[in-house]
Amino acid sequence: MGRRPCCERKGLKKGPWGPEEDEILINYINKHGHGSWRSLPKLSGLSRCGKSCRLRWTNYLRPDIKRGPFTLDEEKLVIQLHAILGNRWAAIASQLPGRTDNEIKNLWNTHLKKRLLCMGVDPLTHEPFTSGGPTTRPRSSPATRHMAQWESARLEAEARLSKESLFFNSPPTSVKPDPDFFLRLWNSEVGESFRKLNGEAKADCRSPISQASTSTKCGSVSGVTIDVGPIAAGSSTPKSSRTEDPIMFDASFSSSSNESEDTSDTALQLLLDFPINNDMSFLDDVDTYATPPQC
DNA sequence: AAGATGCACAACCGCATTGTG
DNA sequence: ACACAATGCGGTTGTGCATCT
Repeated sequence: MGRRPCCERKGLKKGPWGPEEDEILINYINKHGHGSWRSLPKLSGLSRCGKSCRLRWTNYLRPDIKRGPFTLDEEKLVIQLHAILGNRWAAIASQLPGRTDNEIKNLWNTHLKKRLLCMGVDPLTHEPFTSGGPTTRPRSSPATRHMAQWESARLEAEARLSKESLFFNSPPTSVKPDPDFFLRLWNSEVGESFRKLNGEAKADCRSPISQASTSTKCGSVSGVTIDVGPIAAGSSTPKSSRTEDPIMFDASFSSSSNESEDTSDTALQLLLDFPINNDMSFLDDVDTYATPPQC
């Protein structure tokens, strides 16, 4: 199908939103709900395209958005989830209540990616660089090794699922490894235990970035509680109901999912194998790792 | 003081996916 | 089954501010 413009371009405003526009949008949505984004601008009197309105609302104006710097815990979670999910920002964001995919994407591109690079970790694969990699400073902490293990296991799981779905009953066209396998695992009881371990091990320090930008000392802000409870309970409200729902843990997964059993062993092993002290110390101790010139 | 540079983040663009008639 | 509309998503760009030279 051919490409369409998202909206009629004539006379539509672009660029940063002004406070008056924000107010109009908020008032309208509070009153009527957003309904059809495409018709919202006309109905509300805004000279914006619907897409722009949607973006402004979902990334900035929504009342449940948590503003302010990311906590250390959130950053850790983003890194861990990125190791599992890759650049699926929306899926990652669904695990961080109050954070938007855009925000997480920015965090990754401006901070976390660089930090991993500084550590000698490939931000794409989460594997330590080899001698021929972008840096000549391979550093294999338990955390990075574990990230690599996650990735390997994920690939292995995908491959196996693919094979198994072929083996069972699926026609070739429907063979599609479940990319959310690890996310479901993450949200499973096993994952919850894992997260608890993380939670116990954590200190309520803000991230080095946050500290740098706000001059706030460690401990000034208590650690955020990553509430993933509703996910397992099946009562989450993902911002997209149309895409795959990675955060809904399928109850059949832990007990009766044949096709997941083997891979879940591997994954379980990985979850349990994750350093108890949650060795992502590079996040806490950024000075230690920020020494290379390129950092 | 002024220009250069870097950084953070909001916003846009275009493709992908899903819904609907 | 198909075409089209609507929306979601990820990559990229633009802009404003802070810091450096």
